[in-house]
Amino acid sequence: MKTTQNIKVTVDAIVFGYHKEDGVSVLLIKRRYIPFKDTWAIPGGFVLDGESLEDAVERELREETGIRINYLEQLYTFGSPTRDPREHVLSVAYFGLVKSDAYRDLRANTDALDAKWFPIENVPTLAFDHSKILKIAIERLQSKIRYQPIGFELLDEKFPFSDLERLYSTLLSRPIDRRNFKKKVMSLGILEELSEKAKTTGAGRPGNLFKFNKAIYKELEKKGMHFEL
Amino acid sequence: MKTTQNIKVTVDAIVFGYHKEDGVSVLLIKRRYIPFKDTWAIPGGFVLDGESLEDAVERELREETGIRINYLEQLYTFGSPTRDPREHVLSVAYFGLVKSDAYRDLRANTDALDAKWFPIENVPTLAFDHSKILKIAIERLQSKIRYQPIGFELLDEKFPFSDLERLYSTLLSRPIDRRNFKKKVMSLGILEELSEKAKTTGAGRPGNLFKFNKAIYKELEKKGMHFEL
DNA sequence: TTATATTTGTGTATAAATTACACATATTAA
DNA sequence: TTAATATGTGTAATTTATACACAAATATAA
Repeated sequence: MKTTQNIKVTVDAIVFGYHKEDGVSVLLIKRRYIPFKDTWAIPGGFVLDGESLEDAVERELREETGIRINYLEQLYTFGSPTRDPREHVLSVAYFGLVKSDAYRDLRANTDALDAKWFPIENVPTLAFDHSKILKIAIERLQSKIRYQPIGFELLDEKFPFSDLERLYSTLLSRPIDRRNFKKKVMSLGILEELSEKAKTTGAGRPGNLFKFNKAIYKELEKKGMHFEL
Repeated sequence: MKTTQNIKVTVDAIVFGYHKEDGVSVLLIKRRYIPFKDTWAIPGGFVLDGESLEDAVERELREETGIRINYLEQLYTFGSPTRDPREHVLSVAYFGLVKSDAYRDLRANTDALDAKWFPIENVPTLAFDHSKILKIAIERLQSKIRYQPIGFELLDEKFPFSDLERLYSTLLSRPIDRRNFKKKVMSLGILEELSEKAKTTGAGRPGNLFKFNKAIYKELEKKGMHFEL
């Protein structure tokens, strides 16, 4: 092949987690090398020759943060030739979600690593064009949660209904009518109500636990069902 | 930078056009070099050092097809290391639309070039993973036309209402109730009804011409309006 | 020139979906 | 034991979506 092209390819992963108290957070790492040494950044790195993009994302996340990712999709490719001050570096950005328990694990041993969760309303200035990438990722999360059942990927396997309600109300930043929301979600037929009750945390009546049934969702989707909240 | 990465970056453009009789068509070129010499393929090529992805797309389209593109957005990035038989080549695919008059121009001097429109129900086997890319692009078109006003980018500047109706009914492959569809579209408030009438082509009552008002759409969008058809 | 075929233009009644709204129940904390 | 807090539940009013048929304007054929 006659081209003498010299463009480097990287992947970056915007990973979101959710916690009742912290709200939606994004996983960032502190850079160890120049440029932008000691600045917070989205985890990622160079793709290896012969490596797929998804493999590269998972490898980099493992190396830099140790997180177990639960959902991954491609977000957007950033190709401006000046986005890296050194040379022409293209970044294929991915969008990932982790379940609540994986979120808590990393939250526990903060300080130990240079990987840390930041609530999305409170993110420091980021390296490269990462603030822009994060903004696009947040918009994607906010819009996609309305027409794809990805919200469940942020909760625990079993969750009280109020967790789901709080997640939606937080992400869409508007109040939600409990009765109407539950009616709508349950009418989709993709949530199982378990007989267990949530362990109480503080005052208030404990709620029943629910579980997202992905198999049923896939079935209904094939039959043309349209998820929308 | 210490990496010795050797991955090449290309862009590909899936360009759709629309014509009352042909339906939705995609622009393909016949390859002049190996591999896949003389096979139909999606237009595209290598990004130059220091060139942005959008510039690369527009340059390649100009060089290979001469088409004037009307709407362009990034579709997806294909990074499987085996998608090109020679080496690791990543492709950032874009999705483009041309207005009906540009469609007709190219349609007129077919045979002259090795660029040609193919109705999407009747596309030959394509080079590389281009059939897969095209499939994804068609799905994007079909879904996006429902929640973004991109259908107008495929029609002429001024169009009779029936053109819009036919476009939607074709793309969604289901019949549309004329009265209800018109009621819904007009209620969005983004279409101007002109005093002109369409030139008749064959029998039938000539319809009034309409025009999509993008400025008003942008205004309404800012105020939180939600396009959906 | 007249009749026929073709396409556009229009409104109303019915059904379905969305919204607004308040009080009883189960638990913890005081 | 009482107060505070969170969950669980149904109905009426409003809005939105759907189903449906005939008159008007043109081209074409008789």
